[in-house]
Amino acid sequence: MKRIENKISRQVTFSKRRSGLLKKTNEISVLCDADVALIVFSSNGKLFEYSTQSSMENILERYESYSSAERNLNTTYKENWTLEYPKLMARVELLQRNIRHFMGEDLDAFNLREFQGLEQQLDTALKRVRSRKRDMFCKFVAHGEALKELKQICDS
Amino acid sequence: MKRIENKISRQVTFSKRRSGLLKKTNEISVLCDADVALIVFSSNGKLFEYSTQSSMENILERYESYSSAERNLNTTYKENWTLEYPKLMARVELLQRNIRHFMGEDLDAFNLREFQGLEQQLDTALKRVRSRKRDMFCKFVAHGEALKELKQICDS
DNA sequence: AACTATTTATAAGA
DNA sequence: TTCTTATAAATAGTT
Repeated sequence: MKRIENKISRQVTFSKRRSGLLKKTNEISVLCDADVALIVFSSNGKLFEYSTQSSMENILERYESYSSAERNLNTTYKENWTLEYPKLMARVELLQRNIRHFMGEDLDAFNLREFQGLEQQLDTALKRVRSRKRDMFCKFVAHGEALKELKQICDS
Repeated sequence: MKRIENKISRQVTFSKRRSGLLKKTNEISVLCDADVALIVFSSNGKLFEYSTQSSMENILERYESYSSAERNLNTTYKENWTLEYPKLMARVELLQRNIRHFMGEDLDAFNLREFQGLEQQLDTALKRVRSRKRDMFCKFVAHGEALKELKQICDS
């Protein structure tokens, strides 16, 4: 599959598929009770957007809060240096807020959906940590090492 | 068209339609040379996202600049902030490392004790979040509000 | 996850 | 852009 080279048919296809995509987006949100945001820029640079009952703003905000932690991690050192001071400051505050949420604090402004999302993130993390701990355990046991440390953990 | 009440078939439909939607999203972007961003939160609060070659950040940024004219920030702050800048950078990196740990990532250097500590922190946080979520339910019930939302959470 | 009957999307032409 | 229609694709229901 590749770009339609003929400009006219590309525009026609875009128009048709855009309405199809919007329809599908609406359907999944209604049938499956999902929150969806769709942003489309045509090759001419025109913006089309769709979002479910929660406004676009809400969904993007939710997206930020859900994934900002992950996205912040992908920002390289070099990129950070190019940020201007207030932006860096804002990043620090965002990261701090993220951490408070990960600690189960500062949740007053959360709605049910946000609680649900955070719960799932924490649950996933906890499973990972427990799995890693178990791995380390087994490795130690296999080598007959660190028995003291092992004992401490078992006691606690 | 309305919400599928049966939880199982709602999840199955969600899964099927989600992949269909992603496919369509990808197709329109390739065929018609469009920039598309799709954000989906399932009713259980899980995030799915898709974006074309331009990253999600790029598209959201482009969206922001389209939808809000307030792009003008003060540029008069550029006075002697360079002194504090490295400190702030160090802080950002520390916070990022913390967040990775909270997400159950970047744990290679952890020893058993550190695993134990993190596990406990996550466990505490998870309990808090679940408790807060429960509180919010009860408040809704007391007010006879948001029954639909309540029901979907109870289902999941 | 796989099958299939049915519905739906869409490309091409007008 | 909208309409038509033949064909291709998506999906609901089922196993």
